[in-house]
Amino acid sequence: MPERFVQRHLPYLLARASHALWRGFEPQVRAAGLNSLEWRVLATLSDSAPLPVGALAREVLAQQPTLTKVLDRLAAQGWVTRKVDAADARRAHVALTAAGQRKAAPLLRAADAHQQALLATLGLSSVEGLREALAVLAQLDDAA
Amino acid sequence: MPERFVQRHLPYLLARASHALWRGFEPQVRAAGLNSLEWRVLATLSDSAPLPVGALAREVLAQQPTLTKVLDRLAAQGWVTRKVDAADARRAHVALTAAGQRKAAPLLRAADAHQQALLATLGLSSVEGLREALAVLAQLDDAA
DNA sequence: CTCTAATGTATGAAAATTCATTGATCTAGC
DNA sequence: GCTAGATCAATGAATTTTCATACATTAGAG
Repeated sequence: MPERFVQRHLPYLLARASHALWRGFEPQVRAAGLNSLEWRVLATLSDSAPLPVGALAREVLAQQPTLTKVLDRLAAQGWVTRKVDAADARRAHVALTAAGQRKAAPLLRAADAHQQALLATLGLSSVEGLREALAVLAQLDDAA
Repeated sequence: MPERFVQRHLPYLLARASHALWRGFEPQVRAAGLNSLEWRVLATLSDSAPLPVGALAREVLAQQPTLTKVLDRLAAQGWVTRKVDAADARRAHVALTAAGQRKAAPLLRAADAHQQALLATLGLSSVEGLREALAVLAQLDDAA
């Protein structure tokens, strides 16, 4: 066990790893003129049914007012639309437009390529273990 | 393999897990009047030799100008100090003050307790595998 | 030495995020 | 039906972060 706190503390290691992976992919996202949250929104909606703002916020790890403003920007670019729920006028379901799909598509392919490289680095077997552990950890949030 | 992108994409899973762990610990940090970056700075310096601003920025996953401003705030509270390097006047080594150590101490204990709970959730064996995988991933950043 | 390039940190304006709150709509109890 | 409380998203001011650049110092070439 490493002695320094930041090296033995699991949440810190996770944050570090997550940050490292992001840094590896960030250039491609930035080149598309997006920041990390905008990218997560497009990626999430790319293969999802339309989501209400609050649910989408949880999916993309953002707070609701933050997401509202990101959606304003993405809508201004014509990449997402809000559609008021027919049965509940408080809810606004967010979906990708066709232009949004086109915007996301090459990044999604690049992300898959990025992941392939990671799998190669880690070794396929250890990846499945990792995936499982991460799923357990991620669910800690749903519980709360 | 899950079908949805956000569920099969490793970087997204990692971000999700990291976020979930943070949410579990965040209340304690907020109660101490700190945000995530300020907490990482205190935690990092708590058992480290004084670090130049740039190196510390990399440690805490922040950009240098961001860290400079966080350090201004922490210094205003009397929790950190900057000491100009004797041999290179461009470098400013940052260290925790005694007050900073006192500020960090209870949070560090809480963080260890938090980690203990995680280990119990995951099972000790799978944690070691996780730790290893995360170390590999984190190093992808150093390389670049 | 001296000049040029490189390095480390700070700064200022712009952009994004956060916090607290508002406005609108729905639900449940009466 | 009607009202009190709950839920969902938007808003505005304040804080924080980012981007680009400036400033100061050091390293290296000639």
